[in-house]
Amino acid sequence: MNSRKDAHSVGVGPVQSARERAYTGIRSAILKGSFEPGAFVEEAQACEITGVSRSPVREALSRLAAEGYLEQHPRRGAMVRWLSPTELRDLHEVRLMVETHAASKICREKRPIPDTLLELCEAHEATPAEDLLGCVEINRLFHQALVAAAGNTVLVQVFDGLQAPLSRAAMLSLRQGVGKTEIIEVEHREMVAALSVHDEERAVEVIRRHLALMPRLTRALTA
Amino acid sequence: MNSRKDAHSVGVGPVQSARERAYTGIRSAILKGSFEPGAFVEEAQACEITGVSRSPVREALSRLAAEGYLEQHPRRGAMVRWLSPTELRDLHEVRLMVETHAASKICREKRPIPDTLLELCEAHEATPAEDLLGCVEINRLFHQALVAAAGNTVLVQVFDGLQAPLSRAAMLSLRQGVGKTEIIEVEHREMVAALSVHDEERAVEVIRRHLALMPRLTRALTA
DNA sequence: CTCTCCTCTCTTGTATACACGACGTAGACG
DNA sequence: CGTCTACGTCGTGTATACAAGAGAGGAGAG
Repeated sequence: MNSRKDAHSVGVGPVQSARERAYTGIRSAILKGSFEPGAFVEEAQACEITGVSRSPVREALSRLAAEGYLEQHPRRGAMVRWLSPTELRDLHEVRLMVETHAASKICREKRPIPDTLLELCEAHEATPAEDLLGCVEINRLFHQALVAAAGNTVLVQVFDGLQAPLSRAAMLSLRQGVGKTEIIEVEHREMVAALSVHDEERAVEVIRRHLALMPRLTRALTA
Repeated sequence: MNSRKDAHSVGVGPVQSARERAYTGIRSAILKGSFEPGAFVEEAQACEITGVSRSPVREALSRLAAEGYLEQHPRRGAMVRWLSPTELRDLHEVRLMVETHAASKICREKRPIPDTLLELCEAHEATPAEDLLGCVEINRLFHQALVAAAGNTVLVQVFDGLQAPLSRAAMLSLRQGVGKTEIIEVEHREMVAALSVHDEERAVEVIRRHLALMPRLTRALTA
């Protein structure tokens, strides 16, 4: 009758689908740097890593290609994409455009600032500087929440689309030991302050200054 | 049944892969309105339409979902997405942001205006007003070329990502017989003129005015 | 007569087998 | 000795077979 017991015995986990396992497995392998940029991720190889068959693996590869991690060549396979300096610059430019637009909109439309932003500032403060991965994740969530506060779902989607390649760049730069995450938290608070009083000019200026740091962090790795 | 040889005998036929046939087939079916928004595109059904097996069909469905045509529900299938009035408004807002940014950049960086833009204006003029589909396509190409002229590949990608849902809206509104494509061509020429002399303020103003028309065209269909 | 539960069928999710094309290598010829 | 060609192997592209969950419909009980 109740054949659901197996699912419970495994744990709380909702019996992750094979597709999801393949996606997260391959994705983390790429992020960890298991594959050199320019290398081909072979399907059989991905099957071994993730422990599922080729069907879900292929779907995961397609999805990763759509998200900008891979580049699919017909009859050749899926290649780990390079991030050229040009593309990185373009990414940052678009990101700046998106966040600037979000901040302007929030101020102009007198939108309320979600508590999440302040909470993330505090979380950032509470996180030890050594935990670079944690800092990066909090940083990501902060900017995502900022964009979301503008109340435009499409804008958030665009922003999320930028995150995939940018997160790769962040991971790579982290492994090279680029530090200085203290300034970030200070500037985040400054942004919240400006947004809270709906001071458009100042908010945009802070964001400009804040995001101007980023290209320097990720420049080294593309050279 | 041996359609591969046929493809060769046709000559120009680029021996379309099954995946591509599935993608274009399903996509055009959606665009033609063969599926009601909210309806599920069943895989077997899609197989019959496109004449390929479920493997490429599934990949095509995933891709269409990534592009915003469909919404995949686990264990349920792929549903043709609704375009809510809110989402349509958000789409237009982001689109305006992208094109405004492109125009500003072109002017500020004194970028050359590609000949394509003027050629497309002439092509638009040459196209009879009855050929709404042709006009829409030329319009799309014009705006794409405009964004591309800014020289930021990521920005172009974002713009293309917006096109999928917007083109659906355009198709739907066309079938409802919303006309008036003459104004478009005039304003396009105005935009080219402003961009040619790198008059940022005027270019942005024209784009604002031009794109302000669009939400009205597509509003009716969501009500 | 209605509500609930069970079962049956239909659809998706996953695995695997087969086919075709591409690249690398080895052998032969100039 | 170099180059061109032909064959073999490997990897993706496609098709299909199998498994499992979800929804609809019918039967039984209240």
